[in-house]
Amino acid sequence: MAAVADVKQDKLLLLDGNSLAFRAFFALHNSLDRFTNSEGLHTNALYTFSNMLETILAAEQPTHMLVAFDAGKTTFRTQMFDDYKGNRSKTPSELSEQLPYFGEYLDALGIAHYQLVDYEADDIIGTLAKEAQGQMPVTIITGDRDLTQLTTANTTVKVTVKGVNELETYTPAHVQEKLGITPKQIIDMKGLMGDTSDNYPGVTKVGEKTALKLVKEYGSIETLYQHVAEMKKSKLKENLENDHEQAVLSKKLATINTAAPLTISLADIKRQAENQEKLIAFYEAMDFKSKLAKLQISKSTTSADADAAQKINAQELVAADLPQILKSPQPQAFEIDILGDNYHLEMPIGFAIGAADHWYYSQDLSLLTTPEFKAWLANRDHEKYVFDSKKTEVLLTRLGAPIAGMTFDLLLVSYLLNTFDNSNDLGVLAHLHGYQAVQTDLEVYGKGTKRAVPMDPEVLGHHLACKAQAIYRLKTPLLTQLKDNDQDQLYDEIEAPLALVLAQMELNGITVDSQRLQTMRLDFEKRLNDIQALIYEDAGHEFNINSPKQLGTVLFDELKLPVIKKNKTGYSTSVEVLEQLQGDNPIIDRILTYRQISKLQSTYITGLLKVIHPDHKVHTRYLQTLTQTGRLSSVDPNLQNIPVRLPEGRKIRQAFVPSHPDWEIFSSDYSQVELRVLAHVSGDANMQAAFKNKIDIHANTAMKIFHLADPSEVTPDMRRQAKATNFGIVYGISDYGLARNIGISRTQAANFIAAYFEQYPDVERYVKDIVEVARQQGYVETIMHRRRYLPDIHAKNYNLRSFAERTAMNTPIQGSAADIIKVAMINMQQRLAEENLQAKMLLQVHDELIFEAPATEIPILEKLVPSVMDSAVKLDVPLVVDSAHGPTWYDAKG
DNA sequence: TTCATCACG
DNA sequence: ACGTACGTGATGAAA
Repeated sequence: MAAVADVKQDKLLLLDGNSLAFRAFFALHNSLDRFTNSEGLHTNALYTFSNMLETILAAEQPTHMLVAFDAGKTTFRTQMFDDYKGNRSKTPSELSEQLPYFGEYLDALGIAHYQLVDYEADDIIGTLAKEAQGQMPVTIITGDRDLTQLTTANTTVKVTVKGVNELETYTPAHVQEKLGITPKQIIDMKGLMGDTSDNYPGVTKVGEKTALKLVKEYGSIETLYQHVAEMKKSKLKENLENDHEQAVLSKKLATINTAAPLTISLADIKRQAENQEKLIAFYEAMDFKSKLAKLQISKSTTSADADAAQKINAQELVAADLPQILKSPQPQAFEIDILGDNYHLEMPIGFAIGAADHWYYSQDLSLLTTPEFKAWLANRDHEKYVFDSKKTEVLLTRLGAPIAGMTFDLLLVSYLLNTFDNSNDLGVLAHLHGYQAVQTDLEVYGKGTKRAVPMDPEVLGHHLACKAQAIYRLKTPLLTQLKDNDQDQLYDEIEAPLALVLAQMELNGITVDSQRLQTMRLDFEKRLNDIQALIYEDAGHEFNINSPKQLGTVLFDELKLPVIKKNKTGYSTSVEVLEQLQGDNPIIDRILTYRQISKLQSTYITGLLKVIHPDHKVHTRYLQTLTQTGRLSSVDPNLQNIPVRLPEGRKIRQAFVPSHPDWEIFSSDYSQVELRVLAHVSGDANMQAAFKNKIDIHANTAMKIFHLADPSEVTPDMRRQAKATNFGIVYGISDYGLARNIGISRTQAANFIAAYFEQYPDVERYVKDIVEVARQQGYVETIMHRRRYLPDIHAKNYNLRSFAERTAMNTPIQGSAADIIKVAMINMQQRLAEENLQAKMLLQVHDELIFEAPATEIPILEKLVPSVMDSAVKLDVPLVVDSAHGPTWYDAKG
């Protein structure tokens, strides 16, 4: 079985078992209850660990491998220091009950695991990594940053960052770049700063910042103490002197022992072959159905075996079957697939239909346009259960066989239940809901350049049939959950009807004047050439201005401009940085202009020209099940980020025109909808009064935070800063963030916020309460009961937790605003039909709706659209809508 | 594929 | 002592 090792370069992979098991456990801490086997054993850590391991093995392909575990609570470190790891809370019983099974699992995979009395996993890893130096490259994977001290030219340490999916790779260079010290010096740093999680003290009042400074200056703790007497008198010096012993002890504790008395060596940890039987037994014992299924699928080499595993009663649909199937009054599941994402361009590759346990599939699209199938599709009394009603609607409309009566959409329901699992792959979602009898599209069609329709029509047919069956079988359980969550109205009255409205908007598209774009393209091309020549002159040579790397070299190495900010690949050359360099050198202004034009040219001129259809229109796709807040997003092309703020870019909008002569573009937008939602949900009387009395909300805020007595004292700049503060509140403010955004000191920002909360006390109460709500129930809700789960609200990691807290504040606001405009869109479409108007709703840009209409209908829209929008929902404050119109989108902006 | 950058609300 | 605004998508460069 050593054959594998012979053909491949040797490579050692060392895993920190305890640390990864902890990570794995807490990654799915929230769904603890969903992961238990038939005997009540929790399996979440095992499951996540298994997923991690699969990813890691695929990526690393080691020839030698070991997973190291801690042996017990006492080690040589606890002998040195009683309280080592003394404040660690007890391992949760739900995790410790899983630990014994890790070994069993690794055995089945043919991977070595090891623990050693009196030593920690770190020491085992350190010792083996040392043994491997000069023999083979080593990769260490852990959740514990302390192991980065083992980094060498031969040893890479990868540390889990976000949850378990992302790894940060530490090489000596990366350590140097991040901390400014060598890997070996990490123990000196730890010695000085101590470690709260391992509970050793370090030197009083010395944290990471100070520790790093000292290590950079002196090199090591030992040298530092040789020179401590020479330091000038300070609190720091005093603390260093007092805590000398502690520092030395802490350094010892932080040092990984690379000479542990192991009873194994490299030769013992070659990877062995998987033991399929053991693996199956393990998956069965743990109830890992999806992993079992995958094993079966990967085992079966012929399609016949795969079909047998799927156990579905499916057959190819022939015309003669149609009357029999379509006459049934029972609801049918209907699934139609394309290979890619763009259902406006691609043709379907096949479809499936059926109910209960009779399934039919076909690649013959002409069946769909037979009179009987068309009649069945168009009849809303024949209920259809689908996955992605918008896609289905667009595809069938394009085929000339419009569909009605889609009463269940698995994709939409799944998204409403949990925005986090927002895959568009039916198989993935079905698995998440515990339904295994269907493969993912990725598995059947492949990905990237290998993506293709399966050669065997039966394989495709069965996959389609399995998908239809999954839709059918998941309907009842998911609708029950929806009802339990009090989200059935959100689905029935908002998302389901909205999908059809969006389908019409997408199908309609918006006309683009490509002549206009071509003219702009030539103009931009000339200007880019001119500026480019000047920039080359300034730099003294040619280079790629679009390359941040090359640009950084020119500005900071060659022209010696001051470095303002760095990022992980080198110098930052972002707008913020360049603006601070303005005046230093004429090249800066030229680069800023070049950047601006080149952005417009690539993304909005050539980018847009590429996606114009033969009907002279662009047909975006609105993603209805993507965002975490309930907003839509727009792709292919994105029509929600067409330039508007700068005059130059704004002209792009002149290319968006009506599809008929004598028509106009009409646009209406909500004024400050998010702040109004905040006034509503917080119940703040002052903020509500401002909106009810039509007071300029930003000026109102300015008066308070600048302590002014009269509105006339508010300067435009004060208003600008107040506006930023209002936004800050909506985003889940911090003084630092506000300070950075409007360029004031952090203390001043803190004062603004304090004054803000004084003026709007119930807003302060709201932000506090909503975070508490998130902690208590694990999710937050919008006014229409849209949910966002926030598992990180309990995270130990400050960053993750803070982020969750900010989103807890922001999501109900942004999400409720999204709810409101969605209701408005549904009502709007309805009213346009009722009033027999030719006007078409074309676009939604979060708080605005864009239409095209005959010029004669503009006066009607000017009344109708705002009235529909401002009455979409009833809030405690009025909703205000502004409108504008003109011959192009550019002109339809107030 | 990932990163940096920049367009929008 | 931490490291910070919320939500998106497209592009070109570089790996």
